[in-house]
Amino acid sequence: MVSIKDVAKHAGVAISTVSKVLNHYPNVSEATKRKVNEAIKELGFVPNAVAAALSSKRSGRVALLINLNTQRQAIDEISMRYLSGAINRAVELNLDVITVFFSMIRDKSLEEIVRYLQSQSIDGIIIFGMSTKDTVLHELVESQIFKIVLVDAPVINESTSCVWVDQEQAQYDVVKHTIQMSRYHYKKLLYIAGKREAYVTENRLHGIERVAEEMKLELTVRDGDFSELAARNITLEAGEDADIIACASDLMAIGAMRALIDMDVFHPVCGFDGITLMGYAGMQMNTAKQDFAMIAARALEEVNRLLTGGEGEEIIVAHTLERLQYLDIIC
Amino acid sequence: MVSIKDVAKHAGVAISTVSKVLNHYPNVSEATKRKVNEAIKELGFVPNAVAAALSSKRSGRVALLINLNTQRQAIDEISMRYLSGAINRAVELNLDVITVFFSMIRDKSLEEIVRYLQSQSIDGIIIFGMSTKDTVLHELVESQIFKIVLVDAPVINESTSCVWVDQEQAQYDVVKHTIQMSRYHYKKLLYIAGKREAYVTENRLHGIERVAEEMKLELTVRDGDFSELAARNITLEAGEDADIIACASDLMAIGAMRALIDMDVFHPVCGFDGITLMGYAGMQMNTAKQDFAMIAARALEEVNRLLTGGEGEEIIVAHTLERLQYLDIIC
DNA sequence: CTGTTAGCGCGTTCAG
DNA sequence: CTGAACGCGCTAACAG
Repeated sequence: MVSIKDVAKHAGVAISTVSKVLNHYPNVSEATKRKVNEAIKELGFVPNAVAAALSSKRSGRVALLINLNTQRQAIDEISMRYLSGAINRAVELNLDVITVFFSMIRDKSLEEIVRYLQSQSIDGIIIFGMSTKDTVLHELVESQIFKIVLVDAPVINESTSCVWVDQEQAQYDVVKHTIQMSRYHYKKLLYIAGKREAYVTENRLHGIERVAEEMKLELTVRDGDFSELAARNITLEAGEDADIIACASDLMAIGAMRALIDMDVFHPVCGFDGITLMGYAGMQMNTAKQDFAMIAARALEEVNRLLTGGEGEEIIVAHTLERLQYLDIIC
Repeated sequence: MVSIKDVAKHAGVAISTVSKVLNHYPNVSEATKRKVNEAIKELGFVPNAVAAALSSKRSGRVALLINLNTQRQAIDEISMRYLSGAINRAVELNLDVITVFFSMIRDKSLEEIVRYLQSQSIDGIIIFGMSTKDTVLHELVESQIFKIVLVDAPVINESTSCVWVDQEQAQYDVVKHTIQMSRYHYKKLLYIAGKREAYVTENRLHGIERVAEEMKLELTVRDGDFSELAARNITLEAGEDADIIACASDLMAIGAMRALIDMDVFHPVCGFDGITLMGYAGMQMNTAKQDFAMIAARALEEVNRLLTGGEGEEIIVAHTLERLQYLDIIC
């Protein structure tokens, strides 16, 4: 392995000088900078990230903490898009990422988690889908030991940012749009909400309430728990009585729609997320699409900003309205 | 941060002694070993993986090289299962993993890739879905600079293992099973094959040929390229003439089945992979299911074996036959 | 502006 | 069986 020492020798300068040009220090003359860069190119030198991390105490390593929910199976898609969005941006920002699943740190104390992360020289974390019930994660955020970006959870402090789409507006938009697409005059709206401990749930509820009020709809809210099966059962039980069904996730929307099909009644259904799966389910419905890869990329930029001295802030990203069909997907 | 030095002081021994018990060296007395372990527990010491890697030149870091194919969208599921299977086993084996997408190393020379990996102190690699056309990756394998495990590619050498399911047998099984489930006497079998550059394609073809011969079927092979759309078009064109259609992937099977539905004809279709998506597609068909998470976990064990001195070998894992329905999935 | 020096936290001889 | 000493590749004061 060619090291910084070789480069120094080859360029006829001191080791520290090489280090300085590598890290873009200001006080290096153009001449030596050029000499060093040539040597680097000639030797094909690539700085050893591990050594740099050890030496500088600042690693540029960030952990992607993701809640891989094995119960909601099809949700693989969302996790994967988060991951690929984050990882791709990471190479652009020259950060290292490691992926950690919630399952690995569940049942661990704050101390254990902190030490694990520190043993990995991690100084930034992105947490995807933290809920109000994840108390240890909240402690982690409050401890401010790491720079943290929360996706879909609205907590902020000096070293914590959050990024998410405007859930309230998105939920409002998709329902309103669904209603306006039809000329029929709807009266009863059944809303199948997500898990109560999810931060997004509350926000989406506000969106639903706003649209119901504005359009003079009789609103019924049921807890679907983000579960497809629960949504299905709720629909079997209360779906006939509604004119339109809105769901807090695409998966629940699929469950609801399947139930309607079994009941042989038709009501418009709308979802939330915009997963590709929807196109395969063979059903037409509106959804509020979130660009998961983009959100993750944005989160990475944000953690990078925090790592370079920025303060925590809230970042809202845009959603779009979608209506996917099978042929749209494969073509 | 509590370091090995603190532990040594706390236990009243030398630093190197602590290091020895950490790395399970033989020549440490039980008494001091106990003392040290107590100190470790009391201080909550976790060894710094970065420093250890730097010092020992052996990092225990493995790169997960995955071919995230953005064209075949729904394939997210497969990648995610590979990833989670690998990452979960990694923590058990005390290895660090980093995820690298093919897209990051495409257009790079062997040298550049090697240096990148070395700059990350990586010494083991798992490559998911290398094809015959990935020449740089082949060079990487042949260079034997790293310990490599290939998933779904049958290359072996002293420092390279491969793990995959018996594609030939799986393809044989699923088709045979599909035929035997029905009493109808099939004559014409249309097989929609995968990308020719994929190693699995050839193997699956052998399976198809074997079953065709054995059951006296007239076999037509068309290249579907693992593309849903291509499978759809092939079926639209040649599907009516066949009695049964076998596809080299679930996605293609969905494409074929959708085409049949549009054509308003019915022929049994069978797929390959066993992705959950199938259950949502609202179609009943057999498939050869691969347990991606298990395969990835197995690959990680194998790379660990290689890293600890083992020699390359071939590992065949089992497949199962599945027939998923929507309700099976959500219940 | 450049070079010297002292670590970062740990693994590893090699004396004792 | 134990401990002092050196070095992994690099960064960061501090001198010059």
